[in-house]
Amino acid sequence: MAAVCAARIAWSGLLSKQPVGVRCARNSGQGCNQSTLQMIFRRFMRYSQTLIPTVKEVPADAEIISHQLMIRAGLMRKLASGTYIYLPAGQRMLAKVIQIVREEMNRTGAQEIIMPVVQPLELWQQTGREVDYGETLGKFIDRHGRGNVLSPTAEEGFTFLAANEIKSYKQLPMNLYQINTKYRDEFRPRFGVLRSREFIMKDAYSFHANEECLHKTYMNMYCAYCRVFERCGLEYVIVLAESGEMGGSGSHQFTVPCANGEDIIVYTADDKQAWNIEKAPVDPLPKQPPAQVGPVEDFYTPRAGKIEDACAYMKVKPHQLIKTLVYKCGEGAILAMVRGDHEVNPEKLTRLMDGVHIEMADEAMIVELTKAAVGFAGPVGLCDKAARVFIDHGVAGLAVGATGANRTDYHIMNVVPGRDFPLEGANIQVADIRNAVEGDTYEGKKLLFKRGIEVGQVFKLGDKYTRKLESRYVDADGREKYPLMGCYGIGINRIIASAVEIGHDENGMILPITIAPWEVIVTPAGQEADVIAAAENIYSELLAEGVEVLLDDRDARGGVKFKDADLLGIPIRITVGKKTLAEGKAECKLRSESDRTTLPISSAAGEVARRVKALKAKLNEPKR
RNA sequence: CGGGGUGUAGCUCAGUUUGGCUAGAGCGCCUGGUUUGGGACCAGGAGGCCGAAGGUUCGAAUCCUUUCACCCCGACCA
Repeated sequence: MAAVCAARIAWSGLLSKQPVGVRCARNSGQGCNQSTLQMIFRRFMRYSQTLIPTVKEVPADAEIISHQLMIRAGLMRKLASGTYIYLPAGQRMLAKVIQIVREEMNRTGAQEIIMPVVQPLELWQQTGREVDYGETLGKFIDRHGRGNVLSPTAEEGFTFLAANEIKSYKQLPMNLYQINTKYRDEFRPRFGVLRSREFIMKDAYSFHANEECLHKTYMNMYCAYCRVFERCGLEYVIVLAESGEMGGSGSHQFTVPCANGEDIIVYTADDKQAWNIEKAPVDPLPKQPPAQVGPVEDFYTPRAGKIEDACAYMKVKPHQLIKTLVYKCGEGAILAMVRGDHEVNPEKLTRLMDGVHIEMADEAMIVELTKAAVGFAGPVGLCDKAARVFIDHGVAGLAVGATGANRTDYHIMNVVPGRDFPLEGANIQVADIRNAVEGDTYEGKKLLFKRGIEVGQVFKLGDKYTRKLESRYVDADGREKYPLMGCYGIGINRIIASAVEIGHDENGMILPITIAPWEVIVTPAGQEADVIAAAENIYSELLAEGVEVLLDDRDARGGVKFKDADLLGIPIRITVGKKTLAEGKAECKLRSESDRTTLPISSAAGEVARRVKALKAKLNEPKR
C-alpha cells in the first residue's frame, strides 16, 4: 500500500514539473507559436498517455509475420477486410516514411500536390481504363447519377491537370507528385498491409517534350528511389519489370527480397540481370530431333479437362502435352500454346499484342470456337479460326506431343508441330510466351528465383495518356505535340510491412531508426522515486537534444515494459534500475544486439543522443 | 468468381459429432492486498442475443434452411 502510494505521489509530483514549454502550451500559448506547440506535443511522449495496445496472442487471421507483429505491437487494427486503422505508433512510422519520401522527391525538383481520391468516371472511360482495370476499380454513383472512381492510381487526374495547365514546351519538364490514399477493390485482400484494399501511395507523374528528357527524369527518380529505400534501411533488389497495359517502353521495380513476397524475382546465376517473372526472358529449349511418328490418333479421355487427368489416360508426361489457352481481345480470339508443364505469361502476350488489353476467354467463347467443352482445345484445325496464334518455343521444339482434339472428352496423340498444325503464317508467331521455370536459362546463364515484395516501380508511359486526354503543348517549332510521361510509385505501407518482414526476431520487430515509431525508449525498471526521477531526467534531456523518445511511465513491472519495448522494435532502450542507479549508471541496449552497456547517468542522454545521430546518419547519407 | 474453413467474453480458443441443468477456460479488464530487471501471485468482480434471420422440437450454441462476415488455396492484379 505504502509503496504504491509513494510511487503515485512521485509520478504526480513529477508530472507537475513538466517542462515550461508544455505548461505554456496548456495555458494557451504565451509566447509559443503554433508550430512550436505542435513540436512539443509531438515529442512529448509518455507511454501511459499513448494508445499502444500490444497483445501477447497471435491474432487468428494474421498469416504472415509482418501482419502478426503489426497487430501485436499495436501499430494497427483491422477495420474490415483489407482496411486498417493506424494507431499512434503505426501512424508515426507512416509519417516518417512519408517524410523521407517527400524529402527525396523534393530534392529531385518534383512538386507536391494533392489530387482528389474521388474522380469522375468519364476520365477513366476516356483512357479506356474503366474496362482495362476491371472490377478492381472501385466505383460509385453519386446522388446526381454521376459515376465516380475511387482512385487506384492517378494518371488520369494528373494528365487532366497537364492538359489544362501545360501549354508550352517552356513549362517542360514537369514532375508532379502526391502522397495520398489509394483504393483498389481487390478480389482477395491478404497478407495484412501487403495487399490491402486501401493503402497510401506516393505517385509521381512527369511530363516531357522528348525521350531524352523523359529518360533523364526517369533515372533521377530511379536514383531517388534508391535513396529512399536506403534511408528506410531496406535491402532491396531492382528488377526489370513489365509496363504492361500502363503502356510505354520501360519499367523497373524495386523489391525487398523475403520469403513472404508476392512477386517472383528471376535473376541470372551471375547476379548481373534481374527481372520480375512477368518480364523474365527464357532461352528457347533445344529442339527435339525429329522422330518417326505415325498419323494423328484420337484418344478417348472422358472428363479429362485437366492436364494431369489427360496425361494419366494417355500415359504421357505433362511436358509432352500441348496446352492451348484461349484469350480474347475485343471480338477476336487469341490462341496461346505452351507445354503442359509450363504456364502462359499474359504479360508477354500483351507485349506481343503491342500493349492491347487481353483477357481469358469465357466458357461460351471457348465452346463456340472449339466446338468442345473447356479443357479439350488443341491447335490442330484451330489455328486459322483465331485472330492471332502464339506458339511457345517449347511447343515448337517438340518432336511429337499430345493435345486436345477440339471434341469433348477426346485428346489426340502423335501430334507433330509443323506437320499437324502450322508454325508459320500471317496470324501465327512462335515466341517466348511462358513463365520462366527452374532449369531455364537466359543467354546460356542459369536462371534463379526468389520472392520479393514490390515497394516501388518506375515506368516510362510515353504518350498513351496525353493522347487519350488531349493534353497538348506547343513545342519550340510552333507545332502542337503530346508530352511524354513517366510515372513513379512507392507503396508507403508496404515499406513498413517489408521492414518488419526482414527485421524481426522471436521478441518482435527490429526496426531501422529512421522509420521506428520512436528512436529511444526510456524504461524505468522499478517504481522507486529516485529511479523515476532519474528516468524523467534522462527523458527531458533527450527531448532537449531533439531525440524522439518514449518514456515508459506505466505502473508496470520491468518485464512487461521490456517485452513491449522489444515488440515495438525501438532501436535504443535506456533502462534505469535501482542497482545501476546506485552506481550512478544507466543501461543502454540496442534492440538489434543482445549486449548492454552502462553509461554514467549524468552523461547518458548526451551519449545516447550522439548514438542516435550516428545511427541515423548511417542510413540518411546513402552511397548513391 | 470457384474450392475449403471459421464465426461462442476485448484476445486466443473449448463445448457442436450424439439437442437437455445457470455456456466454459487461459490471457486481458476492474477492486483490494502482496510484489516489482524479462509478459508476477492471492482473493473478489464485471463482461455473452453463441455472427444474423427463419424453421424443427417440450427444449437449440448444438439439427435444418437462408444469409452475412472473416480467413486460407486458386483465378485476378499499376
